[in-house]
Amino acid sequence: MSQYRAIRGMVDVLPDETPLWQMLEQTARDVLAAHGYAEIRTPIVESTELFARSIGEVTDIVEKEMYSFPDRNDDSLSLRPEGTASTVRAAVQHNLIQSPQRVWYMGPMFRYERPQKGRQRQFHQLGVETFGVAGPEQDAELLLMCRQWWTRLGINDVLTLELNTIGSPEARASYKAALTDYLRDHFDSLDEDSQRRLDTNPLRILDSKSVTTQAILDDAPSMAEYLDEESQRHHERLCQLLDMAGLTYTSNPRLVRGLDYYNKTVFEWTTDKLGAQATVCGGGRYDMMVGQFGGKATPASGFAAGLERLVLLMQTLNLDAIAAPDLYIVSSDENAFGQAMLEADRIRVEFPGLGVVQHLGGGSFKSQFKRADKSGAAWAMVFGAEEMVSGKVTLKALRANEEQMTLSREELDVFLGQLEQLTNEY
RNA sequence: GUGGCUGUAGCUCACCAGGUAGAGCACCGGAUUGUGGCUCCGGAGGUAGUGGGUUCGAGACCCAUCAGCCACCCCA
Repeated sequence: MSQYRAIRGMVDVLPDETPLWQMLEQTARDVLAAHGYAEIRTPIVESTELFARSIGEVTDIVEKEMYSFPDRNDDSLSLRPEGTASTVRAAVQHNLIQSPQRVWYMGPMFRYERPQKGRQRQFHQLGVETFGVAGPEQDAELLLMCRQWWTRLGINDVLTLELNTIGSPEARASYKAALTDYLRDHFDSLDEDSQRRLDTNPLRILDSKSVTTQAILDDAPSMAEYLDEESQRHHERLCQLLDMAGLTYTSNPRLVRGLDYYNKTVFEWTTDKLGAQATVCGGGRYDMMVGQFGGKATPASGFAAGLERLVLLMQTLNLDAIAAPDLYIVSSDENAFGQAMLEADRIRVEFPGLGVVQHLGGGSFKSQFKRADKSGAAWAMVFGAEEMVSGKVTLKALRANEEQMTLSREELDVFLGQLEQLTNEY
């Protein structure tokens, strides 16, 4: 047991797992690039007020989950609990919003919560934010893009899209009042958490897990009755676009997102394979936020995906990625090692697509070959006494059942060229 | 923040009215000395999460603490 451990809720991603992470991230970058989205990088620390204003003063995130601290000026700073606020701040600060923008970011977020499966205190999100398009076609594009990512990752089949609209701020306010009135009449029958939320965030009661509370909700006024006409049209058009694209979704009128800034479209991608933390990606529209941040009123829409949860999901589906070199070079003595090093160096220049690992630390051929096998390399390349004399090199297939061969340098280059082409076909 | 379960070698686990620890896998080495994967043999590795307490004696019992897991809560 080592003297130091990682801070609670903050985990090390070990070399075994990083290939899967890199695959996940690279796939995301590919999909985003294919849709014309550009990366934005913002600081991990912002003023506490920025998050409080955007996420909502009475949300759990702001009330008790932020890593906040005074800096040396006594200004209150916080580690970002999510990425939208920072992105909007940057977009306003640098005037990115004068024309439509499509941006994404990927990185760590921090929330002081009790850790459990799929929930950590430092976790990673891929966030996507778009500015300047008010219509539902922007929401549809985001959702289609998600689906492409899921498909490339091989997890599309185990994800469900839940969709709802929460209307305009005004519609929501009057609905909130109606719901609160109704629930107040049933106050004593509500579960404890919901009683508390009645004052703080009544809409959150809608997705309470309490059975009795849900029963009470069955007769509660519904959001749909209070929806403004524009939100309704927006929602209908979005559904139409999704239908057209063959993107199936579940309408969930009780889906309410936990952050205060949403309006109209809200959605979550969920899975039943991850236990209680079922949401893998969530987002929606937040048309008021840019204006609140002092920018010109600009519609906006986006989502955030939890990378740990996606990794977990892929692992439970036995989807994996491995990083193995193409060539593992072994050598018999100091002289051969030197030659091998130069050759490895040359190969990496001339065949940059190949992964070349040279054995370090000496040892018998036997132990070197063991290493070669464990590295997962496709081929072992041998520099021994014989090769030193002949000027050739020996190649042994470690995965395929092929006979070992000894090649001249010219033959070697032809071979490596073919190997490089083969590995690039993936 | 609340509740339940758990904490023994790198990993998965076992033993034991309480008498100072074992297995499998992994790791290292070897099986007539230039070749891995299979098999066989050998080896290294643990102050039993940490700190107290009960006891002649505790990994086993009690308390605290830390961490993990599961659920609530919350959300990605």
